[in-house]
Amino acid sequence: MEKMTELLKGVLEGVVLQVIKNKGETYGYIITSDLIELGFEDIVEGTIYAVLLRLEKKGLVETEKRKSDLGPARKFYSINAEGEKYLADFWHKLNFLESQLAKIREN
Amino acid sequence: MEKMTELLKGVLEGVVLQVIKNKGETYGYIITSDLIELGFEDIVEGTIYAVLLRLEKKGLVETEKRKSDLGPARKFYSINAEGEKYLADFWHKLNFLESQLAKIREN
DNA sequence: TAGTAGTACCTAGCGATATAAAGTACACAA
DNA sequence: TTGTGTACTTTATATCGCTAGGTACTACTA
Repeated sequence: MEKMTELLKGVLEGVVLQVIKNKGETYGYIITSDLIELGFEDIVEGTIYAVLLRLEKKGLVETEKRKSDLGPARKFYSINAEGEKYLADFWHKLNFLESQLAKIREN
Repeated sequence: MEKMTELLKGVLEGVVLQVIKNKGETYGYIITSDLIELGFEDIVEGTIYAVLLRLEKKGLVETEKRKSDLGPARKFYSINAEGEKYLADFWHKLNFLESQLAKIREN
């Protein structure tokens, strides 16, 4: 699927946060490869790291750096209470948007 | 629904084009009020006109100015063959995105 | 006849976001 | 010591929707 980029705007934060929640704890490199595998083929590393920094700045996740034995230290992310609130709101808005879109499409 | 603005990014072009298609022929002022009525409450006139100019510049619509007897001239828009292609592609991408989002949400 | 409301369109500047492109840093094998 | 894979970060750029105006035409009203 080429050039989803505009559609991804505004969705990516919620997506990444949900992935973090699903995994319990994970880090950028894994999230990136997971999303690519999931079908978001042209997502770029830099984009995910930017999203992660944003989530952190907004206080929606907790972070912890841990050494790895096969590369540089990993920065692990987990969702917090604020993040849960954000996620619930995100899916609520998305549901609403999807229903509006369906209405318009069906005339 | 407050602050859908980020979610709307990339969606609005398709939405407006679909509305034009549904109506056969329509103009900015009507599209704006239709969308507001449809639930996109905080959509702004200026945004819609910007989208319309973009659609025109991309060659996805035909336009025609006609005088009105209760205000300034109206600029009517109708979809063309390119626009139909764009729309089909838009819905296809959106369907894909929605299914991916559903997958992620359900773990 | 001046003022106001309703209709209708357009634009400049701003902030948020995703991408492109590059760099940094570490471990290990050839 | 060079390359490969892992892992994170940053800078610059384009797009998009919003803010906040402005212009212009018609009809009604004070």
